[in-house]
Order: sequence, then C-alpha cells, then structure tokens
Amino acid sequence: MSSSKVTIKEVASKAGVSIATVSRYINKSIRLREKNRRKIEKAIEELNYHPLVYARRLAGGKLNTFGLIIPGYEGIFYSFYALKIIREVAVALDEKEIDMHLNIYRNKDIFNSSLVDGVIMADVISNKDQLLRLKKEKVPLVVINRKISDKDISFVAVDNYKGAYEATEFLINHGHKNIVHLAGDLEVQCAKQRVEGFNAALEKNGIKKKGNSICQINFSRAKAREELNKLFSSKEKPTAIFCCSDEVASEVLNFADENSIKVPQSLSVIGFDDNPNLSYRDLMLTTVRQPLDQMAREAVKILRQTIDKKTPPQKVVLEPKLVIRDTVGFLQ
Amino acid sequence: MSSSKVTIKEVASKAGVSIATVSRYINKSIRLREKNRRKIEKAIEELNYHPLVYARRLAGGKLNTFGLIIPGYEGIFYSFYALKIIREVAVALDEKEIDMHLNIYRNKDIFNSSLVDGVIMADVISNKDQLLRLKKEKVPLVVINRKISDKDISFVAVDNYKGAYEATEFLINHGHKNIVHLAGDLEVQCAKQRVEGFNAALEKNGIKKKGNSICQINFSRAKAREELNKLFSSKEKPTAIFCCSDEVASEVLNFADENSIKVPQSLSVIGFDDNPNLSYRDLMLTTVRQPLDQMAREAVKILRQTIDKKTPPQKVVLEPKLVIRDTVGFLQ
DNA sequence: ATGAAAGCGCTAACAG
DNA sequence: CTGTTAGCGCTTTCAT
Repeated sequence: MSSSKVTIKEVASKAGVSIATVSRYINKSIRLREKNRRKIEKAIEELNYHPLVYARRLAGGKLNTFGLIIPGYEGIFYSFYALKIIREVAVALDEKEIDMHLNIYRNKDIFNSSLVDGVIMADVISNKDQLLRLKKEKVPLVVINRKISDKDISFVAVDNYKGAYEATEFLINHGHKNIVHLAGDLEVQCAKQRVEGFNAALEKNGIKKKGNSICQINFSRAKAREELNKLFSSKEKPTAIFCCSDEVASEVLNFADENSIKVPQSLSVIGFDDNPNLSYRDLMLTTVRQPLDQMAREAVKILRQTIDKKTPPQKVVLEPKLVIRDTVGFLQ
Repeated sequence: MSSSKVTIKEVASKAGVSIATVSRYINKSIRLREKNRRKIEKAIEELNYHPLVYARRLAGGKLNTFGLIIPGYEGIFYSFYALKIIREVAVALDEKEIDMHLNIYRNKDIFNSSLVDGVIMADVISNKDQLLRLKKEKVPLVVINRKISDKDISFVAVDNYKGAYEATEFLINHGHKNIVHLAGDLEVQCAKQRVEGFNAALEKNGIKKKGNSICQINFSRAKAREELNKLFSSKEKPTAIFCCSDEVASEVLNFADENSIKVPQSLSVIGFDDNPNLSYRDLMLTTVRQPLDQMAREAVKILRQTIDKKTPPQKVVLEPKLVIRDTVGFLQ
C-alpha cells in the first residue's frame, strides 16, 4: 500500500471545509452548498484522493464488495458451468459497480467475511459447513443454484427437475422409449434433481426404466465414454440420450461420429447448459438452458436488499428453457 | 456484516489479558507466556473470534488479499486464455493462502486499491492509464504477460516472439513455404510479438512473404472463417497456417473438415495456448504452450516480495514450448 | 512478558 | 448546511 496515501483530512484542509463535509460529499449527500462541492471536487482532483475503503468500513460504511465463494473442485476452471457462474456474477456486480472478492474454497475454510459486505455462495459441490459458519456469523448471504431448506437462508436456484422433465418428455414425444440419462454426481443437488425429473417423465408416460437407463458419470467425458462403449455393445442400444451437461453431450456426438451412428436419425441427444463453446459444430445441440445470467442478477439484487433493508430471506426458483436445435429426431 | 461480531476486546476480557496481548498472539509474536497463550486460544475458540481484516489493515496490518485486474473486453469469459490466467492466479494465491479480489476492468477505472495489499494486472488488452494510476499511488504491482519498459514496474511475461518463431520454423522445416499467420489484435502486445516472430522466421529462412500471409482476425472465429474463405478460393492456397490461438486453430480444422482438406496431409496447422478443451477431437493440435501456471506463481512471488521487502522491480520472461502433436505434416 | 494509550481514516450522531 | 467529536477494532510504541 502506498505510504503517500492522501487522506480525507488533507482534502478537507485544501478545500477549506471540515472532514465531515468531505465525507458527505463522498457519500453523495445532497445537502451541500454548491460552492463547497466545487472546492471539494477540485481538491480531490488535485490531490488524486481515493478513500480507503477499509477505514470507511470500520466507521460503519460499506466495502462495496461482495464475496463469491465457489467450491474449488478439481477442474473447476475447465467447467463451463462454474465459469459461467463467475462470469455472470461478475457482470451483475459490475452493473451495480460492486467489486468481487473471489474465493475458491478448497480444503480449508479460510474465507474471512470481513472483506465483504455479503456473500454469494455457489453450490457446485456442497460445502455445508462453511455455509453454516457464515450464517452463524450473520454474514448477509445468498446461495446460488441450490435450494436450501433452512428458512433463514436466501437462495436463487434453477428448476433442474423441470428442465430434465421437459427434455425427457421431448424425447418421448419423438417416439423414443429406450432413453438413457448420463447423470452427474448425485451428491450435487442439481444432478440429483435432473435424475428425478428424468425418472418422473418416464413414469408419467408409462415407460419402464431398464437397469442401465441411468448411468452416473460425474460430469466426466471419460466416464461417459466408458458407459457409451458398454451401452452400444449391448443388445438393446438406446435411441436417445439425455446428458447432464453439454460437455458430455459433445462427447456423445464424438462417439456417434466415430462409430458412424447418425444423429439425429439413429440417435437423439439432449444436453444441459447451452454451452456456446460446443455449438460451433455442424450439428447444433438441442439442450436445456439455465438462466444463469438472471440467476446472478437476482442473487445480487437479493443480497443488496439483505444488506440494506434487512429483507427477510427470499427463495427464488427460475425456469430453465429447452432450446430445440438439431440433435433430436423422430424414432424411425 | 454481522452486528454480533466478536471483537478482540471480548477475547481479551474472557482470557483475562489485555487486548495488546491478544493482538500479539494473533500476529504470532513469540513473546507470550504459555499460560496466557492457552487462555487466549481457548477464548478465541469459544467465542469463535475472527479478526476484522479491515480494522487490522487500518492499524497497519495486511489484508492478505491481492487484486487481479483483467481488462473486461467483450467475451472475456469465453476466452480460454483469460480464464486460464484467472485460474492460475487463483491457484497460486491459494497456495499462499492469499485471497483474490477480482476486478474486471470495463469502462471506468473504479478499482480501489485500498482493498488489496498489491495488484496483479493482466494485459489482455492494454489499459495503460490504470497502470499509471496505480503506479502513481505506489500500489505494489506486477504486470502479467506484458513486457513493460517502465523500469519501476515488475512484469512476468512469456516470450511470444520466440514461440511464434519456433512454430513457424517448425513449419518451414516441414517444407512449407506458403504459410499464413492468422494474427490477433495488434494492439495486444503478445499478438504483435507473435507476428514479429513469424516474420523473423520467414526472413531468416529466406522465404518471401506474400501480401496475404498475415491476416489480422482479432482472435475471432468468425473473422478467421472469412479469411479462410478468401485464402482457399485464391489461386495459391496456403499449405500451412500458424494461428494466434487454439480457438482459431480449431476453426481452421473445422473449415478443413467441411471442405475436405486433409490435415495434416494437405494442410498443416499450429495453434497457440494449448487449450485442453479443444484437444479432444480425433486430431490433436500441434500448438505452442504458454507456461501460465508458472507465470502466475512467479507473479505472486514477486508481488509478495515487493510488499514485504520492497525488492526492486523484477522483469521476468518465461519460455513457451512447442507441443508437437498431429496437425503438422511434411509438404507433399 | 504484558498493559495502557495513541492513533490509523473514516462515518455518523449531535449541536449549531 | 456544516463543524465537532466520539468511536469503529486493531496494531504498535512506550512504559513497566
């Protein structure tokens, strides 16, 4: 930090007013004589003054910084989903001119909440202990993409169940009966809910599940590949696959390509995420889009309210959207 | 922030010592009676005390937080390179248990340096004004991936010139003479240096450049596609393409695929980045890897030194590495 | 080895 | 509308 930091005192003295008046100016108080306002502006300009955020905070002001906590599992930075969350939160905060303190939570719960006004916590994998600690410390808190039963905690989540249900039903409506779901890690709430939505759609439409219709592959390309090899060397090959992510769906497309399985003529595929990095192939993926941008914006909004007006906890569930493109066809 | 925050005062009173003693304990002072140490530990434990970082900072301590400033151009969060930087800095900071304050610099230079002990600034596109401002404020500073002539400013960069030179020479050694470079935004230093390296390799090997051998496509897939269409509808089609990024190289591979141009038999391709997201295709991309992990670690190290011991500015240039895989062949 | 006390820079009553 | 003043929680002399 600079030793030559300009303080409010110097500004006040240069402008010929008290430090309180300068403080009021900084905090956009309306009650200021125009003449003083100009003098202060000039002094700030000339001295190149920037308030020390932490001093401000100590005196009861805000840091104007929100924490974003993301569980730091292996490969998080290659995960479209996690990056998308970071991105959308960054954008949403930027709109409100709030800074972001990014905490990649690994083994130790080191996060010191005193560096932020509040916390947005993404549930990529669950880290309940930290959540409870923050709650206990009364840190304003919003959980993203996970439904929390604790009635004191706000969350903004996406209806994964519904997304999966609709995707599966879409496949069923195309005549598919032999449908496989390549599922994510069931420890992760969203993955679990997608499995439930998948099951519900089958059941509702009177389709009997077979033993291997749900393959848990933990969002991993490699595991997906393994399962595909098994599935397509069996007698009853699936005619449709609903994937837990676009990443996995893209692996299915690769597999199909290599094995001369025509998509969508012989195999229908639906992904989850709507990952644009994967949609440049000649075949555009039919997928379920999560409104992560909206989710981030909503979370920021709720967190601001929580900090300012002490609003009661809010529970928001957003709708996913099935994006219909090229990879689903009628069963032939 | 919690109103019910436990303070050092309460800890002191509970432990039956003065706040100064507690402070000494927290700051790992050695001079402490074992008995007091235990009492303090117990009090901290029972009260679940966490020091307020900002109060500490105000009194002369550290925030234990580094800022990472990334220019927030459109699409930054879809850029492998930018994300990789964020990732590697996050990892490097995590190793030292330092928090990260992520600032995506957009239009306004809002970043308040008082929230951090020092700043790592990534030059994705250049934002010199901010750099100068931070320098003026005497904020400890390290620039990443950009060479800075200002002798007061530390940087850790990659030798882009050399990376490009070696890649180009590798193509030349495979008999190619009609080589095109799909170049990034020349405002960006690394892109410019790659062009220079490309030129130098051609010149050194006595290959005359043609009018269209450098196509500026600003790291964009779409523009790459445009140029490819032009290039391959002309008389003298290139036999090798050196790309400013793997992303662009992947577009070249797509283009080749769609136009039945065999890689590497009829067309050789080299990328830049070594982006694993793009290497799952059946064809593994030959590319130039930048040691971004090492760069981040080095930057963190230098920044810590700068903050602690006021080391003089350091200038570090790291070596890129040509990763030879499937997409370069001998000219037939 | 420990305590008392003086700030760090700022905000928020309070008084005018 | 503005100035005075009392802290915010912590670190760091300076005594003891």
